Amino acid sequence: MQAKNSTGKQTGSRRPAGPSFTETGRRAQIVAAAIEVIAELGYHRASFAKIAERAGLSSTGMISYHFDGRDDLMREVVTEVLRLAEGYLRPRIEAHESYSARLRASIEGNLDLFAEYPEHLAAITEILGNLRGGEPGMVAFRDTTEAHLAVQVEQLRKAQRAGEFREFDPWVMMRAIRAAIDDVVRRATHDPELDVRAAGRELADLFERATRNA
Amino acid sequence: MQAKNSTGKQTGSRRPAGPSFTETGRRAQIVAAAIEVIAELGYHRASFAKIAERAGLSSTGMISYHFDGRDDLMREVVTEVLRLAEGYLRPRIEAHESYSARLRASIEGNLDLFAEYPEHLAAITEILGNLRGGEPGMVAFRDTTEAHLAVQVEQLRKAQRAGEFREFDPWVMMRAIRAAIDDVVRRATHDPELDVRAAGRELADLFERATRNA
Amino acid sequence: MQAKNSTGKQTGSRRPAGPSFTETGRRAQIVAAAIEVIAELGYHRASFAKIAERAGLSSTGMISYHFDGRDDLMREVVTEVLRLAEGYLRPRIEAHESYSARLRASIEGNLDLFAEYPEHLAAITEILGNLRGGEPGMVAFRDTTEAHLAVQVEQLRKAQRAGEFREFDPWVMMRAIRAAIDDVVRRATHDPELDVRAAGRELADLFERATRNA
Amino acid sequence: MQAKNSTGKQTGSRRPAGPSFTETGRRAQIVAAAIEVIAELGYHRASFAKIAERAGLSSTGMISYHFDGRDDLMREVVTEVLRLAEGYLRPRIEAHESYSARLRASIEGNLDLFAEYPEHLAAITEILGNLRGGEPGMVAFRDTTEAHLAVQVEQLRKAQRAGEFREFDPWVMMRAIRAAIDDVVRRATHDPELDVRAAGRELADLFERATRNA
DNA sequence: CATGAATGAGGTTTCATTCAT
DNA sequence: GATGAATGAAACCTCATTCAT
Repeated sequence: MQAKNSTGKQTGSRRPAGPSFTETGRRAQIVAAAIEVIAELGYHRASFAKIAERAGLSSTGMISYHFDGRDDLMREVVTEVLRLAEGYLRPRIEAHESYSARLRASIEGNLDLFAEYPEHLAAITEILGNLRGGEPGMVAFRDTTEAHLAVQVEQLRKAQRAGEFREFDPWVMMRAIRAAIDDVVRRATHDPELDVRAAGRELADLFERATRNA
Repeated sequence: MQAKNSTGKQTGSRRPAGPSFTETGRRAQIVAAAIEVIAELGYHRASFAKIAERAGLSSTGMISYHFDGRDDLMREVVTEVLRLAEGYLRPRIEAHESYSARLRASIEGNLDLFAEYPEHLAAITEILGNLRGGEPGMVAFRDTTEAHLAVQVEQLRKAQRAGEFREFDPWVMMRAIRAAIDDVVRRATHDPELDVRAAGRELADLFERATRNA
Repeated sequence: MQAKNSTGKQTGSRRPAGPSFTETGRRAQIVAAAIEVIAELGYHRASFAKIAERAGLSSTGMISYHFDGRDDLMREVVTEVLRLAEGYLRPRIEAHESYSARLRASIEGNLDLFAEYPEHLAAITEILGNLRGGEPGMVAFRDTTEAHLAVQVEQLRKAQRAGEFREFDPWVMMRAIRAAIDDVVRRATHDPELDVRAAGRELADLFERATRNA
Repeated sequence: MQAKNSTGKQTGSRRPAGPSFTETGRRAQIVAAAIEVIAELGYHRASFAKIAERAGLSSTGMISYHFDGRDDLMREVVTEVLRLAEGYLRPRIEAHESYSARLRASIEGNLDLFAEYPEHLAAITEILGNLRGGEPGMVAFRDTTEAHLAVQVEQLRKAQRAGEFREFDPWVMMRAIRAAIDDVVRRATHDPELDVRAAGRELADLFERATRNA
């Protein structure tokens, strides 16, 4: 009835266990508040107190009631944002045939998504950017992120084998793409002037030149 | 002569005012310890207590005595690292004539520098990556960083005017380069397996293709 | 009809008032769970949350509903254990004629009882051992325990008057016996190696020598 | 420079490490306050807040500053009381030759000590009585207590070999003695009427009859 | 300069209780 | 009866800062 985290320590929110994809209202509300606060103040300044206040809760105890600690809440935030991003990006990417068009759709799509949900992307960027190696309970979680990247790396490899992309280290390329996108997100979060869609087009151009075979 | 920290509270170190480039031994020692701790634990976990411990100081009071708060210490850390980086990179870059060779020297040089001073680069990456907009006292500081970038952006522009580089938004390009390098630094800090010099060559290739005119 | 808990605050369970010996199923279930948890974790660590979990209840509210607070639950636990102990020990003691045989039966019986119901005895030992003077609502309760002891003290006195036991302070003797038994219980609870029946025989021998007249 | 507790977790009071037997003034003062509060309220109710208040400190942070957590403070309390008890009891016990006289001196001495330092004995009884198996950091500590007992058990054994004491399980005997003394302490702590010295003489008589060979 | 002590704020977590459904 | 949600207090701990010595 109680969850154990990766250290085996009994932590246990009193909340009845249930599938994480059917969020109760309160949980979803707390996650939403967390996203706002993280986007605004950053990962480390997003305390339970601030999140509770944003969520209209009278005490931080309520968050501990619904989540098995900070890490659990952060996991939920990332899960939520990944769900949103997947739903948004997948159709936009799959609408294209060529690998190069898909790469462009992916880059521009990410920044279009940011333009529509700036706080969601800011939050996930904050969380993943502050994730460290040693934190138990977040390890399996970082693996998830890694797996996401691996899928895209595989796409790059396929494009190379198909002769559409030239030779390069697909991991380095993928990381560079990801880093460039995240950098725009980070910057745009604090600079409303920045035209993220234009930046997206520029980045798409940049990486098209860096990858194409011709 | 007295700074205000991020809380707006008047704090004022009792340290005799003086030019920042004549570091006393203690200050330098604290900055060195801070670099180690930040590299190891990250920006937010690098508390005065941990830094004092690393520096062999028996109390955190010494740090407050020498620095006008956390921000001031962080500024000093960045200043120190920038000084080191400048001395290391400038000759390596200026050894080349063509803009493309200089760009390559810059990228590979950064990662060579990391290979030699991993903690210094890890620390500055941590600090700048966690810099937020609202913090007074860090604003002028962010401007400094921005100015550094601007210099390099100007180089890109010159290369474009010289016809050596093609058309692209030099700011976006420069940020993408910086983000890619920092990403390698971040990752390598927690993964000793990663071959940073190889990654440097890959990134140099990548951005050469993205910038060259031909 | 409503009790006051130790804070003096009016709390009042909504449970229909009734004689305590006709336990509803739920109450008995909660008491049983409490016994397990107290035996395992100790008096103070036995929170409503842990007890509810053990009882298969989804919320601690149920416990507050059935009991007028923690003290009330604890009272019920002790009452339950005393009932069990009485049923187990009385026949074993009354099977003997001589006072010395009865004393031995009492000591050994207690530890036999522990061997059969380790959690029950561990729980009552924990509760009574952590009972403090000041707690209103537990005062009458401590008196009950005291009365139990007084009955046994009276037996010692009778044995003395009958010339079977020698002169000694019967209260001190009775307390020493009780303390020795409880000590074995406490230790055995956390050390499964300990042979409680052997310890029971040793204690019976010890106190026989200490009490007999010859 | 920082201590590690038994779990290897970095806990670290900022206080400079030093030999525990030369207490600084504040540490000793906190220990004294802790003894008072534990004696009065019991182990679990003795919160840092109450101890700080008693010690005239404005915040609990000060206690965390001087001690590596609650366990560390409790360890120090026990160490202090053991030191006091040793100084008080050793000469009184060693003043006697025969084992039986020494046993009597030990029992009566413990209760004389209680009469003079009621809070000290109440505190140690509370702490040791609430010590559980699972608590890391207190394990080595329980071993210390066990070692203390073992020394006394060895004395019992010697007396048996010398023919002065009869046959019995010395561990069971020693525990019964200890339990009886502690019971008097516990009771007397909340009942000022109780004549502990008289109880001491009674217990000494009791265990003399239980141990002597004749 | 340096130290150790002190402070007060803020962090997460657990607790028993209450309440609407 | 039973549940899940909410509350506010209290717990321990860490932090950056200040200050007397």
